Amino acid sequence: MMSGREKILDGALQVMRTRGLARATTKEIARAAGLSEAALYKHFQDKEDIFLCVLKERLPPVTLFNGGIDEIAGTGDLAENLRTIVREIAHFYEESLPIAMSLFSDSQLLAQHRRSVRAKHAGPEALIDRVAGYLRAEQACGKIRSGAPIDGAAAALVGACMHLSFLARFDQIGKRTERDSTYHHALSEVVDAVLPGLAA
Amino acid sequence: MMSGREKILDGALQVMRTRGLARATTKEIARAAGLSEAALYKHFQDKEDIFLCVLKERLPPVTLFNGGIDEIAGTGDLAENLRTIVREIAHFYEESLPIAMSLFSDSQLLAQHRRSVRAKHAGPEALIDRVAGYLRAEQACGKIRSGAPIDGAAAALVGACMHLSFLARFDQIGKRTERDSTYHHALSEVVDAVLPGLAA
DNA sequence: TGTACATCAGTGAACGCGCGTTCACTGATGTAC
DNA sequence: TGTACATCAGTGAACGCGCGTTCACTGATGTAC
Repeated sequence: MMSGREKILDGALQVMRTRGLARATTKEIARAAGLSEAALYKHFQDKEDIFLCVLKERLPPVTLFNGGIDEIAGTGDLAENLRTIVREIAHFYEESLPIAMSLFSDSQLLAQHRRSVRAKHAGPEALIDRVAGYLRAEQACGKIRSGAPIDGAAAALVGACMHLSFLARFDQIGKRTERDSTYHHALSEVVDAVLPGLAA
Repeated sequence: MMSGREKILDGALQVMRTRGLARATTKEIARAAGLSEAALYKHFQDKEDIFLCVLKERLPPVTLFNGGIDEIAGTGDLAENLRTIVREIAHFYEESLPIAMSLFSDSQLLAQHRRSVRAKHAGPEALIDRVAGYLRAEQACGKIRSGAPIDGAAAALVGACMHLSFLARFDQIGKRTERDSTYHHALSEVVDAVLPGLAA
């Protein structure tokens, strides 16, 4: 059986996803959780506390392949690996970007979240760092030439994924349809754009 | 003398920038505009109307170089041109991204804005299209090889600018300091990462 | 020119509603003896 | 085993506050005659 706390976090996440942070009222959250509004305060200090816990415990971690991304280095084809990584990053943003963006509607909540995230020595730049780390590992294997613009390539790959994800959300594309193939094609071409600058 | 309507739009923009969309109440907007709350309703139908008008009339247009970006094609050095363009895109996002992102906190407001923007046959993908258009113009001039991943490169350039802008805002970097040089350096390296895939 | 009226940006005060939060209470479960 | 008490997730109802919005009104400006 699911604990009340879990039900509340799941409910809050669902409301945030469908209605947006601004419409995530205590009433809506309680309804989605199947509990009374008063029950929220048995598990959380206040509404902001609920949001911060959702961000901490329900958003996907920034790990790629459970942190084993560097182990891919040296194996297989560089282009193919990058295509896989890019798909993973896009998937990450599809889940986290809308909520991450909505934090910018409340500077106080954003500041609280930043403090919480920085306390764990984490942050949104971790994704770029991880990709750059992978590229350096491939470089050590001789699959990327020395002097290649590693950081620029990482920023380009991650940034393009974020931007494409942003565009999809702006038009509220939640489901995968024919649009999906053009989406994957766009991601693939981003890899094409960056590869020549890396290749040994 | 500035009209009441202008004062209200400026005030609303200022509050949205400093406190965030969620804290942009009628009271705060009126205070920033130097008018009474009641005065807001002489010029706008309701609060949502104010926001939509701010988005329409106060956010920078997605034009690059006043639309004359294609005229740059064929002149000067491709790398240098791209560095200039990238700086311009980053500047655009610095001004518009925080507000654009905060729209995702209210799915209804986002939908309204999307309708308003689509009615003008505009949208956030226009920036990528414009950069891709420029690259194609350079291609026509022979400075980019045929078959180059134009769309991928455009997505990489624009996406990286957006992402770097996002990172800066996450840490609430509003002012330009030493951070600025690393910021410009990061942008420059994104160009480095994309150039080899384009060069003729 | 003076007078009567229309228009309109603006105000202070009030309105009602929905929000986040608290209160007193219940019922189930665990535990000491 | 039965009894008395503690704990705790949960509820319905109420609370006060701040929000968006409206109201009756004012004062300045324009305009017809």
